[in-house]
Amino acid sequence: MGNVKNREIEVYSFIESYIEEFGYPPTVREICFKLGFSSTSTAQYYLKKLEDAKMISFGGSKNRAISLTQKEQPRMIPLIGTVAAGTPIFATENIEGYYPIPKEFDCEDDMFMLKIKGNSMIDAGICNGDDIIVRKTDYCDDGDIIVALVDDGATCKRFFRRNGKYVLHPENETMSDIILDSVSVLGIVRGLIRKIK
Amino acid sequence: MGNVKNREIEVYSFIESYIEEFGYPPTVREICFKLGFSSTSTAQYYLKKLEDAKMISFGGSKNRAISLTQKEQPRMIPLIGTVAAGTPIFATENIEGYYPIPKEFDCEDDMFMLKIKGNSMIDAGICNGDDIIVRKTDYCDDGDIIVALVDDGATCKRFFRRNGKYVLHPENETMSDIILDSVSVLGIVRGLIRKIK
DNA sequence: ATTATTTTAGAACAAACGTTTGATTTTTGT
DNA sequence: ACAAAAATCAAACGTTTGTTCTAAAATAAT
Repeated sequence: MGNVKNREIEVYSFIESYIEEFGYPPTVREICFKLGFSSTSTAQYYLKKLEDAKMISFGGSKNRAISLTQKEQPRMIPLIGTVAAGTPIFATENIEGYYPIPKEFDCEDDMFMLKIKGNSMIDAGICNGDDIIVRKTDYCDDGDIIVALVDDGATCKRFFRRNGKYVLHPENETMSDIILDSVSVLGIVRGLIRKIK
Repeated sequence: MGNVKNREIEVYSFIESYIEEFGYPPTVREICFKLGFSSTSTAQYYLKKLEDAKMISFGGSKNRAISLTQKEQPRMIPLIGTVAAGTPIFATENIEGYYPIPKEFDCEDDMFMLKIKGNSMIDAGICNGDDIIVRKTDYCDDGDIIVALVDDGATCKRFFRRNGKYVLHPENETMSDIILDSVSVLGIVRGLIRKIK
């Protein structure tokens, strides 16, 4: 937090925990009560300071309308179960649930998760049961780990172009490359989440 | 959603997206305006239905005090940087940030994350740079992947007891076991998050 | 000690808001 | 076509609430 003093932090923390508890922000008078102010203008005084510090925004005579500026909740992205041929990836019937991912993935509305079945990418540290985080895209570069639609299912492989053909390379010594004339790319793998045990 | 009809879902969705946008819930009259109601009691009518369906809670004559019952935000757990010897794991100076994890990890206040350095667990699919998700505990079973405090740092290894001693086993053919008379266990690895590229 | 600066109080106002009561319209089931 | 149920409207009431203005303490600076 920037240049904010003790009492300001107390006010901010109260607002934060109030929202956590009730799901909506406190009123000016509730702040007064909790902080021991006997005047609403004292609370207003701190609200203005917190707004100057860009920690909250409020005002406009709207009731109970304090919002925490820095509070961005993590993005939820869909876990895709089976990818039914013909339906768009994000079709409701394909979605098994929503999961949060850290903001480091700088996610737009173009990411999804997919559960890995099999050990074809085990040498890349992608194991059976892992949930991969995928950014939807048509285009990918040589060496990208991608999700492609082959036959009737989605598969995760490393991608290469070779001699005008497309190579889907499993990162597993015991398996051999899939070579195709055309490939339908669902997206590029940007990460994964694993639950152990 | 249970037995809720179209218009009820419209009202609920508006409340949901309003909170998403502004950080606080709408007023009854704002609901009216958006849904095209010309009477506040119509909005009230739907609010009562949504409350009966246990989807929201509201009332008590409090202004702008609608809360979404089912909305549980994902838990944020701390990423531990360096574990300074002597300080408790969760000491503020050890924490580099907070990250969301899915509720499947049924997380209490006893989990943290740790960034993996090195390739000692690569055959277990845990790679350099991965963030492992750890449940804090003193006790662990044979075969658990754990985080232990050795020398002056935290290390991730597979744990065994053998001949009254403790074995920290790297999952990497090129490395050898660490055998100790006593071991300081920080926690058991329950998962990991990887960011690719 | 005196002067700024910061923090808190008091009171009053106007607007925003949730609630209630009762009626009216629309839709549904038979 | 009729009755029952669901959905909507209208208006009024009493609070709750944010804002404002002025002043008084408390604290820090000189």
